[in-house]
Amino acid sequence: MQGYAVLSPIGFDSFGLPAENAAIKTGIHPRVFTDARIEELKSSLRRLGASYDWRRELHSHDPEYMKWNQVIFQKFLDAGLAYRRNAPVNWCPGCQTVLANEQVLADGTCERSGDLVTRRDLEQWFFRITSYADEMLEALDGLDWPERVKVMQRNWIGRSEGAQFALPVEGVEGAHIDVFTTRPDTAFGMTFVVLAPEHPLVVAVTTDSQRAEVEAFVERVRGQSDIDRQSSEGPLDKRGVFTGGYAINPFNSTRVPIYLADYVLMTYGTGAIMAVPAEDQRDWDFAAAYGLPVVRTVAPPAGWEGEAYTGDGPRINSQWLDGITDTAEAKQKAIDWLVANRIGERKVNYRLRDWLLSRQRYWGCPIPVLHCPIDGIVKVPEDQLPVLLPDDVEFLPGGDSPLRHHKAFLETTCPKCGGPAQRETDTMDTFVDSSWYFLRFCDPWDSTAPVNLDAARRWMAVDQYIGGIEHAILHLLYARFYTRALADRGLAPAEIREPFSRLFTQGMITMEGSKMSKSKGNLVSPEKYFDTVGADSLRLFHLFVGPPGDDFDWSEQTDQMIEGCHRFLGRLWRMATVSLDASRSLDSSSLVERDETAADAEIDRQVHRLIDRVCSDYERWSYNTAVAACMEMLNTLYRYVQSPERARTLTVDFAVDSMLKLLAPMVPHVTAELWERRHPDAEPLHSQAWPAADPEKLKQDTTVMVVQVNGKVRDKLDVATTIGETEAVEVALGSERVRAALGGREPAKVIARPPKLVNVVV
RNA sequence: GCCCGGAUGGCGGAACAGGUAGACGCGAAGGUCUCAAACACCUUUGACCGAGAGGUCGUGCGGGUUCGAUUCCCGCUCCGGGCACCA
Repeated sequence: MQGYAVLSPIGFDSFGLPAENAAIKTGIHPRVFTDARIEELKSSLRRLGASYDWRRELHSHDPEYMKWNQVIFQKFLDAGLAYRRNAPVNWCPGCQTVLANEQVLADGTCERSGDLVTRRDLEQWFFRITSYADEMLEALDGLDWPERVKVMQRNWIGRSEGAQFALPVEGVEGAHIDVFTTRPDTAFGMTFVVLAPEHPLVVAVTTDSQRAEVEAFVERVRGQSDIDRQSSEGPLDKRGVFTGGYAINPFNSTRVPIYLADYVLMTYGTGAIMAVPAEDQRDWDFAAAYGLPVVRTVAPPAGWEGEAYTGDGPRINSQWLDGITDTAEAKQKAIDWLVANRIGERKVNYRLRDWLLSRQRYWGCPIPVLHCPIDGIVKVPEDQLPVLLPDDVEFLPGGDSPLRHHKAFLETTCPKCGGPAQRETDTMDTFVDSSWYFLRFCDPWDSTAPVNLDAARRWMAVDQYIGGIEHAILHLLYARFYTRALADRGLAPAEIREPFSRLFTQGMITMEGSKMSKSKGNLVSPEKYFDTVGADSLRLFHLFVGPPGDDFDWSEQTDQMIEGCHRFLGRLWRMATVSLDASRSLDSSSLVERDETAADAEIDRQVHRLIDRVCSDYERWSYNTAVAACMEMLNTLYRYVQSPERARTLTVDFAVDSMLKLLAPMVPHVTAELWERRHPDAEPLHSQAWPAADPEKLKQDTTVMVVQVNGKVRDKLDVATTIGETEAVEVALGSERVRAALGGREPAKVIARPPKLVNVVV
């Protein structure tokens, strides 16, 4: 209605575990199950009147989409962005598959099934998302996204700057321990070193007398869940062990004992840390538990009663750093020294790990490679893509992927050597499917490339993206990675680095505080409302119930609120048809042809104010107040039409037609129907120009001025909007009520903010 | 522990720049229409005191700034979310 070309696409992220779990339970093939559910959903969306461009509809389980998914994977493989390695990974026993780090909640459970995730060493596929860590971190600043989402992404990427350097191991020729630290300036205070239990040097540094103890410790840690390992609970003296070995601190050539501790992670940094108890609280605690010495290298301020001190202060016990107070300067000097002596270097570390994308499940997009005993990992030739999922599969109760037992799928020939080879049976994480769909939407018909560059240049980036806060890290991080990775491979426009310019995180409708889901049985079907009060009443309710960013809990009262929305639409209908059909409360005899009276002009001005208000409410996502404003206008119109003076036809017509246009995006069916009845020969409502308020009519001649005495409202007076300060004070002091409130006292001070307010202070 | 967000009538919420707290809707109460009901329409509805006019209190709690604070500042409580041995 405002003349913009808006692309509002729709698609279905149709791979994933729910369909496969249903297959295991009922024996219905996931494709059959999925297609049926999509049809149901589409039917609801259509009845709801959602205005999508259905021509562009995508399904991620569609062979065409799978093909491009696989083509992209292979391009990433060529570029080294996709790789396979053995790594300790998150295994969800409930889902019978591995998970990405992003899919494990803070409490160590699976974000999907809620099962406790365990660690396994497995050969898995990864995307090198870490190679974009820095760019993705820096680009966050330029995004018009909610700050909390940006904060979450920053935390997740977790950049930390420091140094990495090597410590020779005493008595082991050539062996050295690499450590990463953010505080190289405190290295003179290192009194011990801690390795992760999985560290490759553990065996080498362990002395014979400590071997039994170390082995027992390593064994125990291996059996521990990640939650136990990463929780700060438990006595520290049970969480580490002395190896018997020593390393040399290169800064001052001091011998430092080498310990193991369960909380040192092999997956972060180098898997080894230098411990400086004086300037790190964790190291302090560990030192206290094992009776290790503490050497302060930063003098704490006078009166310091704490333990580790991490602030600024003059360096002590640090030879050539002594006396430097500024931490940044000391760090720089320490790093310079490391570099000059070829011991270490400046280093940036990230919390972000590479994205583990392989899944040991059936209902996903197959990873298009095969394993040849001679040629190793070989891509399935592009002309053979997509690799499809076989249909004749049996779903095993345990959830083991049927692909692993499907001979015809499994057995293939190597395109390189012609010998027998095995197909990869892992499928892709469904987050892969949703990481580039927005680029495909620009031209889903292109049969030559996953993304049509011209179309993508025309539409991308997405001006306004809407999604739930649950995607703050998962989907939104992956999509940002994919957009860059595709752009850098020439598969998407090179200049588009960010997929979503603006982000709005909408709230959820919950029931008894939890997300609605079929498995919980707390779904509310829209169908029953379509059949009774109609789609528009339900739509209006959604907009009216509260700010779109807030959650709303569905309760017994909700039906009554929907009824209220339905009532409003009934009132609108009767008002809009008053000259066409008589109703019980309104009829055409209430309308008269006449010259404009003052009352008519006031209604007219109110309509202009309504237009102004609704426009700005739309702009600021305040749909609930836009609806409220329309309700208020309609109430006013009822009083106007029912008044003894009756109503002027032209005035009512302008008011009603304006309201129909303002409400057209919210309640499209009823407004379009009413428009057609009122204007059978005109263009349809949704082709009409959006209403504009006349600035002249927004001007008010008079306004209500509040008069306060000592900050309390004592009177409200009608005054000219142009009233000056002296006149406002004069009028205020002349008020009967104000004089009564003053009770003869003399005003000590009068604050005038004409024309809105005068405050008399005594 | 750290970092965000929030707390307003019986309920969902409004107050967009420090200036009328409670728009709009739900619920509730009363009325008109009707044989009756439903529908519709009208009125009232933050609490307390008062017959009424009117008054006092009131935006999680305690302070502060200001002529004036739901709004700004300080200190808490509770709720929700994120991060949490990341070296």
